[in-house]
Amino acid sequence: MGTKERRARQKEQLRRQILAAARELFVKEGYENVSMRKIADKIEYSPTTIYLYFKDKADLLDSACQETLLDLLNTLELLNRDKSDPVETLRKSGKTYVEFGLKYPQDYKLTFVVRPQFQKGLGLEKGTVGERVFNYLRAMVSECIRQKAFRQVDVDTAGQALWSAVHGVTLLLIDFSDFPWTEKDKLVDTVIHTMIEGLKA
Amino acid sequence: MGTKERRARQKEQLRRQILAAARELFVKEGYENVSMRKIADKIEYSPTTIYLYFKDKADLLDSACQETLLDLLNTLELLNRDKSDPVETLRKSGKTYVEFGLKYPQDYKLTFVVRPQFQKGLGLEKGTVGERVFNYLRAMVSECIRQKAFRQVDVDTAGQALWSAVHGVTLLLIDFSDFPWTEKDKLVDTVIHTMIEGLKA
DNA sequence: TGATATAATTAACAGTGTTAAGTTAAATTA
DNA sequence: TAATTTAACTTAACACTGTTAATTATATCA
Repeated sequence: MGTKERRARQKEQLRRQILAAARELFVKEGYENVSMRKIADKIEYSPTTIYLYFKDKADLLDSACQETLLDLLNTLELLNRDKSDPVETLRKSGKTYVEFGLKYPQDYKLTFVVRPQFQKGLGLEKGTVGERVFNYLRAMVSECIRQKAFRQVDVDTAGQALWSAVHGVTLLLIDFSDFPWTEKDKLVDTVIHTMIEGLKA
Repeated sequence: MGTKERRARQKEQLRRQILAAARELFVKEGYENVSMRKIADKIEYSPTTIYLYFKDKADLLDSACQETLLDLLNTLELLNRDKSDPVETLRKSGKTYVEFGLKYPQDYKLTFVVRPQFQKGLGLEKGTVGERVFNYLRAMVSECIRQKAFRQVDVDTAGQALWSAVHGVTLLLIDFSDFPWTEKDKLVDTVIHTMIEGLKA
């Protein structure tokens, strides 16, 4: 009597199908320029069907961003195995963070720029993936201080400052891709290196 | 026979009135949540009248943003009078930059996030206000190096790195306004201070 | 088969930016 | 002053938007 399970599976499959179509369109055309009707066209369902699987358009965006964040978190956590040199791990993490953003620029902007604009209050509260990413960063900073590699600074403040810097350089490189930057890698390395040196002093 | 001049003056006055109303609404309610009809209501004209003075809604926001960018530039250049302590001037400029972004978040995001996405190549090219802001930053960094307050770093790279940092913290504070930041001023000061210290070392 | 629950659709609402056509008021000319 | 031209503004409409309520189709169970 697995009919119930089968139906649940089919429901789940359609949900993923909708989400995949939405993400693809969001990334390609931008959140504002994608209508529910366009998504519906793509999956060959009526627009209102989407509402049986997602609360509204923002919820759709939210779900797509959650996926992106999980990807980022997995990528980052692969680096954190070795705790012997926390400063070097922090540097590598920063580099990885930026490169993730540059590899999936549209996804990055959706998650860290577009979503907070449309879904105030979501993304970093307790239990979310965003919070886990931030906790990961804070743990690293904490380890740097514990090992006296950094001076005695407030962990939260330092973590948020570091995040600001990598977030900033990521967005500038994405948004002003044709600006005559000194050189992409040099700029990214300088941002990370300068922040780390500043926390040592 | 100054009737032509008077009419031109009246036209200019209405243009400013529209722009003022639009800016006020954009800042208060957010660009997406302001309709042409709302702006028209505010100035007690029909919605279509706006199109006699501005190409479209984006042009309206664009004009508003240009104004505020000029404001920023003026504010910044007032700080640059005293060249005796370039590091302190740089710190103050960074602070002013961030506070400007937080005061006009919609304008800031349009200029530095939204516009480059839809109009590649605009915003920082020759002659724009954006370029002048960036040149201002580079001149300060140059002065810091010349006076041996900073170590011998590439001026462009250092300037762009500094910009990244202030840009990042500005956007994070705008976009995640309800995130439990350690404390707004402390965070901003830490970002700027850390970058400056990192450039000294 | 017929009843029931679930899935998907149609029609509609109130809103959006924007355009073309029409109207009113003012300035210019005869 | 009266007719005509010109500028300023409005009305009506189009093709969209996100979203809801009511309705139809479909699949499962007795």
